[in-house]
Amino acid sequence: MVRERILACAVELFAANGYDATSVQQVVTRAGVTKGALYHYFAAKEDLLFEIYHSLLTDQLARLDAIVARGADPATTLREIIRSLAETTSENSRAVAVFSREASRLDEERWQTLRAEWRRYQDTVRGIIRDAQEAGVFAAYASPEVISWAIFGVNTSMPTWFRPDGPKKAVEIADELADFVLAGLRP
Amino acid sequence: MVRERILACAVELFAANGYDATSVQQVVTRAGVTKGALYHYFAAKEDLLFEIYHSLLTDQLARLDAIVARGADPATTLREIIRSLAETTSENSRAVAVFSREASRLDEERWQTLRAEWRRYQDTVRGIIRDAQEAGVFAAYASPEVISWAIFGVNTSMPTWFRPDGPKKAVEIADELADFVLAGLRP
DNA sequence: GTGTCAATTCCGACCGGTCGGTATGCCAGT
DNA sequence: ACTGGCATACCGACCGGTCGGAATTGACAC
Repeated sequence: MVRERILACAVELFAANGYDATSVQQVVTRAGVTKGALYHYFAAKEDLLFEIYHSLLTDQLARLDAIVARGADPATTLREIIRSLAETTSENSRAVAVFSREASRLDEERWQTLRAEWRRYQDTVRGIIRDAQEAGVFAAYASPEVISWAIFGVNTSMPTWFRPDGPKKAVEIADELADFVLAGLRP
Repeated sequence: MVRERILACAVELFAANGYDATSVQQVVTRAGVTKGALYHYFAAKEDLLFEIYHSLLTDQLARLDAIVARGADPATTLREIIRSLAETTSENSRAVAVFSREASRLDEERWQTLRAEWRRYQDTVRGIIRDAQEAGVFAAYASPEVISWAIFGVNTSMPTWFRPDGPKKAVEIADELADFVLAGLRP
């Protein structure tokens, strides 16, 4: 309970003010505990960042695997992936904002762990696009790398412009993006 | 001369270690001067960030205006804009990385100034897409907002994956992206 | 060419304050 | 009696920024 509250407050503060600009004292004050409690559950401030990233990536990878496991055609699969990204991003917008901004703040070991997870996500998406292109189901105006970066780029930038109370819901944006991407992939 | 050297070193260090994690002392040490010199040219550490952003945005806006002034058809104009973005991003990759990461580190006044410049860039691109969509020259699978974010997203994420010594030059990536985007906009 | 003086450019010691992290111990539950 | 779950008090390091003054430069008179 305390552990979760500390993490939740850390996400909010890191998203609002940045990792370095947020002091451990601010985190524990907002969580209603003291530094003793924080350092009881976490060995270092960096572990807060790591946990935030790790749980986000774990969640996204689980969704991705579930989508791929359904074995639908490439267009449907890609649309589902884009939807899944938009959903997790809109639900965890602060964590995604922290993730895209403070990516290199971790030490080498922790960073490599997360990088491997993120790589798996990338490679899966690219594999789907590449296979479909080679099968002639998708057009190949652009490489899987550039296409995937266009998709990921929209998502990482979402926290800067997406407003949950705005006119468009996350899933609508996702479908717009999917329509556009799939139009660009139509043979 | 000294001023420029300080700025150049600041960009490198901010890109490598982040704004907050970089001390003024590190900047001046790398530049081969002392803190007195830095605070002779800049009123505060924040001004280093502001100058980095401002010169980058000024450059990009000038290129954008030049492209629009040529008055070519929407597809050509959009391709030129994408090329221009990829070029400036690859040439100033560290500055772009800092820009996308430390965007909210400035105080309100300086931030508003830059935000207005960036808004002008966004609105110009969106206007081109919207006008062409309304004229039936571009398809409207997605809104100008989502399409422009796809374009900008690729650029802001470029510093994380683009390697100048890699197999693809920046202009090739730009053309790939332009081909893909224009395919998605074909009526 | 040379001396003069003022402005510009820069030095580096120093300051108040904050930071991440630690040492110690209280206390409720078992 | 012992342990997990915290609070409190504190530390050394370091930070952004200041300040008095030392060099360096440039304009101008002679």
